[in-house]
Amino acid sequence: MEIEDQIALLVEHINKDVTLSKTGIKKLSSILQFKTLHKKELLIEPGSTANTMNFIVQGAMRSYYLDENGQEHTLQLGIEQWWINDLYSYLSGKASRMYVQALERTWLIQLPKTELEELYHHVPEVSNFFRIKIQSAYVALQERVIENMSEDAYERYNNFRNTYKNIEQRVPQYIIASYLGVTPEFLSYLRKKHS
Amino acid sequence: MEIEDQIALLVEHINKDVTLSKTGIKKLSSILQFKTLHKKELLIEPGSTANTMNFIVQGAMRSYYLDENGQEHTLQLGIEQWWINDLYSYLSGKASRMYVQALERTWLIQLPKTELEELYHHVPEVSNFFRIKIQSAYVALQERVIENMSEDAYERYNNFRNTYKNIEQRVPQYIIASYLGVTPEFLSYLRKKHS
DNA sequence: CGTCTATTTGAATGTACTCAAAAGCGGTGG
DNA sequence: CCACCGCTTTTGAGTACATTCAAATAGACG
Repeated sequence: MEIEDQIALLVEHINKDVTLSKTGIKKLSSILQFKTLHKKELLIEPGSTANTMNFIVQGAMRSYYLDENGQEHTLQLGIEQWWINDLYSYLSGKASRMYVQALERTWLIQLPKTELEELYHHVPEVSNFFRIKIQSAYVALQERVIENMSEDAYERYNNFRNTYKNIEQRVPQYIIASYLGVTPEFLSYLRKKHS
Repeated sequence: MEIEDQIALLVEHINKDVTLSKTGIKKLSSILQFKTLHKKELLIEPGSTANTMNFIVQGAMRSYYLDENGQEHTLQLGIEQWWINDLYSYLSGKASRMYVQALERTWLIQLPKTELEELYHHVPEVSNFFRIKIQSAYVALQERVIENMSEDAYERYNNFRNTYKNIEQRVPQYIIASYLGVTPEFLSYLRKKHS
């Protein structure tokens, strides 16, 4: 895909929450970086530090955590027009304990932290935009804590299908299970039972 | 407790993360409000909007959510020198869906959002302080999502005792159960089993 | 002391996990 | 183009973790 078209997608996405001026778009464009990941490639892994914001132009990604028993726990999934990151590492500047991985061949637009924070001073709409995004990340996490406590696995699965409408078909079922916090066997059982 | 002593506690607390100047402290002091809550009194309830940051000077509080089945799910607990809020409502300005309640007679220092955001411009250390606090709130939530997925109830109970060291004795056990996401009966059973 | 609320106990049940094996599916090389 | 390989999903039996409901006991507070 042409760079121009990729930028247009990002701008359109940002304009859903704030209003960028012509010069704002220009300044924003000047800090963008473009990256392609092949299937299964890692963007972030334990020990590395997240120093960009990452917008998915095309493809699918996830962030996940590996527990002491070697089990994967998927925290976030994303496709076109979603942001993906380890926000903890990005915000704190500390090393990540998570993996962020491409599930398909994926095209990203990256916004390096240093340049982005500099840009905030000149284009406050961008600053507002990310404040809003970080707030919704917080809210989404809180929803998830509540969901995990008040709903059983099948209800959570339905919520998932709602929140991640178009993503379900593109992601292996064992990853969905690891997002829901159940075993792949049990998710398979649930799907059969309710079909 | 004297107002002066209360302010001193708050300043000491903030100075753990940033360094306040003399004039910074003065400006901060000028926006503070003081509130007392009796046991079981609600600071925030569904429909209301959180428009202050709340520092616990003395006492104990919790935030909780009521699900469709009428079950309580405790999201946060706090005692002296902790902050308590519905951050979702505070940050978004939208109506809360949660309760924030005093578990004992409690003395709060409140920082009204409007004045606080104005203060950010004049005392950037305060702005930094809250950025750090909101980041740790995000991190704590993320930890909790991971914990809920990768640990059984007894492990979560031990984590709880660690994180909330001095709080355990002051809070009824059914509230701890509602924080862990188990029934009071099952928590009672676990405690006996491992004693 | 009595009342109200919180905690414990126990039996029956349900939800989810483990382990093992079979079936399905997609990509690759011959 | 088909056969095979590796990975994902399904199936099933046995088990463990956690809930529900009911009742007994313990604690707190006026």
